[in-house]
Amino acid sequence: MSTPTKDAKEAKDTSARERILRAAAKLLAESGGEPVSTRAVLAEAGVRAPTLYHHFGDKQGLFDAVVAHGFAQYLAAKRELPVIDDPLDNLRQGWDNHVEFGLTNPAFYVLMYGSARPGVRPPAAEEAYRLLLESLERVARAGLLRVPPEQAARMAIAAGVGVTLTLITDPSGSVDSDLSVRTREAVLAATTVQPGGGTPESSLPGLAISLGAALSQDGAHVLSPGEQALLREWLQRLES
Amino acid sequence: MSTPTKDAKEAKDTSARERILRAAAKLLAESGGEPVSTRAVLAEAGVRAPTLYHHFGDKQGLFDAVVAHGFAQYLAAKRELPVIDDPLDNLRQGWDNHVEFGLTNPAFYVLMYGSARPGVRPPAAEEAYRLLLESLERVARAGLLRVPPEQAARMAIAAGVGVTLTLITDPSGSVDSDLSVRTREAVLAATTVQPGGGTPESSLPGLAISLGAALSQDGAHVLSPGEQALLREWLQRLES
DNA sequence: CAGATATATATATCGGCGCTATATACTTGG
DNA sequence: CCAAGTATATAGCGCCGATATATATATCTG
Repeated sequence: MSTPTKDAKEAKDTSARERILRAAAKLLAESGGEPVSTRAVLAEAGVRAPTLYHHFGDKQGLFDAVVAHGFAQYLAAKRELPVIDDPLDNLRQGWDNHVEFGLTNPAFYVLMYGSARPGVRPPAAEEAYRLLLESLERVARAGLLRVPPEQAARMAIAAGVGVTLTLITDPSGSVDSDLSVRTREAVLAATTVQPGGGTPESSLPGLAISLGAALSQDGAHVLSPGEQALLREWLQRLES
Repeated sequence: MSTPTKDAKEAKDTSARERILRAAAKLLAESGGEPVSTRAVLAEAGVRAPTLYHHFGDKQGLFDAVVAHGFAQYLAAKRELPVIDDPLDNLRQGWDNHVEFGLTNPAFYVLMYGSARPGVRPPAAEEAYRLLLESLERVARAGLLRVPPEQAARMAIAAGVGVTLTLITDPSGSVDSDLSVRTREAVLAATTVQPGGGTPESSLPGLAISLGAALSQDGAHVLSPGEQALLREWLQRLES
């Protein structure tokens, strides 16, 4: 009937497909990494098995759709952000967004990148790769890339995935949150030409990292231990 | 038929525990990433369910044991290799071994690093981390490390895991096999002092000057005015 | 050696899982 | 109004991880 006022079943006005998606996303987010059963999703969505398999084919198809949905939202939010002119800072922002997305949605993220069946990658991961490639081509057009964009993209994806999975697996590493920043800068140093010509790093974070490294290597006898400790704290703040 | 001529049950002379381990390892290697059921392992090992659960507790315990076993073999083989004097080349060899192990035993590897339940890591992964830390401490003793060993270890593990998972997931990337080498060198460049890499700009005074300049350009809003003033004083002292 | 104790394995089964064959309601174009 | 296509429900299959119970085997002790 065209009269949609059927509140007997609570939320019948939303389509079954969408209710299933939402239920799966909710349970996935709450699961804390444990697998989520189709039956739990069915109960949460108030629907029977054939409905799920009619709309999504199988369990993998359902979770692919969930991941794609969440990832699309993440991309949409990302597009809201102010555009950064400097293509390198643009890359940095992309990296940080990627890692933050993984830490905010660990279950999604592990589905996308962790449980690696050989040869198969979720469409959402392909989309992420494509976007990174675009950013890198902009860097290349600015003459700041020193390897082919595909090569830089693969390296950035590999390192970013590794960092994010490591941070998900070992939350204690989140305290050492500059694991992400340090690895990011290492990848940038290896694939891009940093502004300032021959100088390896001239961005503020890069310089902070380099100076901290030089401090570790060279005793810096002109600063007292207390001064060094405070200096390191500030440098760490400048690294992001 | 009381004569214990081995023909009847084929391999009754090996312990049930070992037969289960071998069966699980075999099926896991042949599975191509698909999950392996305990029942298949039981059939392959010629044993009933309670035997498995008596020896390994549960399915996860079994596969933990399998991974630990395979990893121990890998470590044993590694120790057979000639020791490399140069601590940096030693690190390189460790990285390459790690990646090769992952590509040779993708199912093992994904169990160890891929399916990341938050907060839990297989003992084999801990062992790998410990070994890397030892190598890095040797590098530090040679004065070639410019970050704390734990920091370098986390970064190397994260990048190495990311590279290996990427290569497992996308075999086409194996053709571009220097993804591993490039990332390896990027990590080394960021964490170690490369021979001949001491460009004048990366000296401590040079970095102090550059950072002071960058501080003037970029507002550095993460530091209060007082902190900035004190930082400038220290940088000036470091410039000599 | 006899019994006691601990270890190892088997029988039988439970409840949950992913998935589907079949049947029924709901929508829609003619 | 009917026929055809779409969406959902009933019921159940076959596999899974795990276990309660019972039995066999090894080990220890007196």
